[in-house]
Amino acid sequence: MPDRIILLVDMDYFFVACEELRNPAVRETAAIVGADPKNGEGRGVVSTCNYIARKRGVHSGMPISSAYRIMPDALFLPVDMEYYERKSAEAMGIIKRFAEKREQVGIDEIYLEVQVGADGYAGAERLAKQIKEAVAAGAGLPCSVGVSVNKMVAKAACESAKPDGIRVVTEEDAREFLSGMPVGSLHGIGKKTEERLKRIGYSKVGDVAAASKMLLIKEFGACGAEMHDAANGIDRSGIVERWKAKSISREETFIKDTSDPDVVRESIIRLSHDVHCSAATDGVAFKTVGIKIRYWDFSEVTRSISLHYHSNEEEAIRMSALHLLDANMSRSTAIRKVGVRVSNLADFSGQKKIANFVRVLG
DNA sequence: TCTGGGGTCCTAGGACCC
DNA sequence: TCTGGGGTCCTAGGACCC
Repeated sequence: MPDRIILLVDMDYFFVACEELRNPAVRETAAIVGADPKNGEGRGVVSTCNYIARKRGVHSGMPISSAYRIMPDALFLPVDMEYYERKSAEAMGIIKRFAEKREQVGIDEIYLEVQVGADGYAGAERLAKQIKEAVAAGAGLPCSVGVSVNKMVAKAACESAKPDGIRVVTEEDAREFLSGMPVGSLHGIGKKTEERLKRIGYSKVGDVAAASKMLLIKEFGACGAEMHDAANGIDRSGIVERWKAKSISREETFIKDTSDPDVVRESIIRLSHDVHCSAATDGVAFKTVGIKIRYWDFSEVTRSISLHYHSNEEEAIRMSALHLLDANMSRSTAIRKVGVRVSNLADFSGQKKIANFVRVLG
């Protein structure tokens, strides 16, 4: 019996659940939160949809135009991030009262590490019930909870509990629990890796668990070792309580692909401004400025440049980003999206202005 | 089917310094 | 004239996650 147990609390269909709160009619119909479908011409994707839409094959990440083709009559709602962030803060505030060690991941997930007494998993399961009830009563939102020895298994347990459920997987049961799942359901194994694993004959988590660790390391490097551990229910990563951003970025997809330098430059200037606002709010200075260009065919380039010193000035972002754009934009290739990012961040905690800190490109 | 936005981590080569 | 090893930083790209 472990002395510590991990709970993963994951909000169910979070964005749509928030929309239901302010408009109960949403509950009765197929609802999709995401980009504007524009009668099937819209760019962008589905952020979240409710279970009525999921039954018809709509899912997160699906092109909004495809969702529209499947269900033109569904209720399409725009993403109202500020509202969801408020609801998230409410729910997370309630959940955090149940444990001292916790790690929030994104807007709708949080890991808790709890000390349990002699009643072990039974105690953790009772706690999970209390959490669900408190979140439902206090924030009006449904969630699911996975309970296990580590984050990775708790995550898989939570997935299998959805929606509105609790699933406990003990240390002894972890391997068995995971073994029948497709390899792609392991955290960290995406489409590409799943394909590669399939090609060498591993399609179930159990296949990877039984494979030679050396072979996986040879094939996938450091990921191979992690993959083998994960498949065997082992995850040594702990709860990371205080999390600091390592980069800040903003991106914009154009309504129509463009090769007009003015349009692209204006966008870069706007994005530079937004990135600067965000950095200023967080009280961080940056040393590296980068841009991303996605062309019409989805090919992408990233370019970055490091300043000699950390800076907190908008001008440093704008000048660097425009410089990188000018050096890399070809007038003949249509651009779909551009982005601006700062990284190599350092705290400057707001007390002093970083004057004379910058000297950007001549 | 036709693909958003905001992040993280890993790899790998090259520059540069001691 | 030929040839070390280690450490750190920079840059670019890829995979992945929510």
